[in-house]
Amino acid sequence: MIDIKFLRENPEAVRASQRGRGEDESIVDKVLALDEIRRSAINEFETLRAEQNTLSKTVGAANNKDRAGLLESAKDLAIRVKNAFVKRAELEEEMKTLTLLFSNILDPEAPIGSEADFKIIEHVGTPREFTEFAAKDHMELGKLLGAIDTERGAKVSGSRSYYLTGSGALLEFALVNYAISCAVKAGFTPVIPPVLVNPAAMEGTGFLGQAADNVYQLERDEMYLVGTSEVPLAAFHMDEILPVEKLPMRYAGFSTCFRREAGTYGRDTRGIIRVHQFDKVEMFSFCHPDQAKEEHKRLLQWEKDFLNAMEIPYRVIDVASGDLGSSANRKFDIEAWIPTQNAYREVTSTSNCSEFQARRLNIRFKDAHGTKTVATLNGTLVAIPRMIVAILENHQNPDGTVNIPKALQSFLGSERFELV
RNA sequence: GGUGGCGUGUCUGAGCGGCCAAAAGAGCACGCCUCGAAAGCGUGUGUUGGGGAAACUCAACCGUGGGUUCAAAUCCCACCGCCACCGCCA
Repeated sequence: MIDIKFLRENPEAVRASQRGRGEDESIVDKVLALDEIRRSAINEFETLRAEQNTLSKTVGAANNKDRAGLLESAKDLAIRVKNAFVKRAELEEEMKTLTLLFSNILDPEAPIGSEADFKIIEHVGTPREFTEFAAKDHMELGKLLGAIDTERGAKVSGSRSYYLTGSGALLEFALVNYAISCAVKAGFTPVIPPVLVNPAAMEGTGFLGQAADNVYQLERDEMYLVGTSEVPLAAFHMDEILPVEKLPMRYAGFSTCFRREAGTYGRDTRGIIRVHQFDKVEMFSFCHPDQAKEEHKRLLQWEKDFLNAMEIPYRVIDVASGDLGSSANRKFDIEAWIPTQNAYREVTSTSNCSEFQARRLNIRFKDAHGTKTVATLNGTLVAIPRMIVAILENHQNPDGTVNIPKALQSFLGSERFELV
């Protein structure tokens, strides 16, 4: 959704953004034209309504003798008011439909282009060379350690399903505990949110637009399973006015995430890189729009801190405009080195949604200049399966055992995962 | 799942067709009083959108959406939510 006032005042900026995203530029003019008509319809309705309010009072105060004549014209006016009301409602509706088509206005610094046109911001750490022995992939290691069971996962729940068992399950708990302890230290409020949400929450966060295919829907109950705790965290303050002195308000949500992964049949079929269900610790921040850019950098830094603590080589990319999703005006992904794929693969991601999401969810703050929309940002602290993949593959030994990163050792009470 | 009750401003709570943006109290802000404070007294105190330099003014909003009416917080219908009791389950 776009802010009409902003569009009226900055049509060129909006056009440029649409162009950068490869989206329809002509809707800018459509909206502007419709806005004119809409505004005059509002005006007409309000004028008639004012007339009616006055007349109604007159009718109420009139004695029986005058009343009959007054009622005649009042009835006539009521019909005109009704018509104006309907017309206005239709135009408002049409306007809303149109404004919802807009994606967030791009950050001018975001690279323009499609998925492949990302910009690499930095590399951290050096990918390990496997010269002494051939690296095993996480599936093989998961079997040797009794950590991951995809065969039984498939038996019970179909493809892209898995069990974490033994050291795999323990590793998840350790990762979550470590992540939450970091988040709490950084001032986040830890949250365990609902993963079952209503249409308003889903729609408000922007997941029923172009991402709708990826969402599990429970039709019988008109509910959705969230693909990320970003949804319930963003909707937490839906329809609220936040105290400006408390911004930024930061939450760290732990939840299960559900993804249909429709249309990805050929991709990442082996292992647990792409699965229908996983757990994740997500950072979410409500902040002043003027601080959103700095907040975005902070979220990225916390993500990097986590990867550093896991002792995994990675790179940070500035995601290109065509791959941003409709809510983000800029997005940084962290990609961990995955030895057996000889590639960097996305493990965490942080988006600046500026006021886009908050506008739909009606989340505002009040300061001396009035009531304004807050900015929202989100970032992954840790998505369990992909982090497990990265840890197993990067820290493996020739015999299939896996060294545990120092940061997790106290949570696991051990320095390495042994074979079963 | 059944029955009954209820959703009003920051909060408590009145209003149950027109004079209601909505009594009263609490809270909050400012002022008086005081050496200072409390108490007391006085004044003010919703949101959104439009017009205006401003004083101000117009419209909308009493859970949400429809309906009846010249006129709806108030009547009718549907939905959502909350509370209580019963049943069922853990």
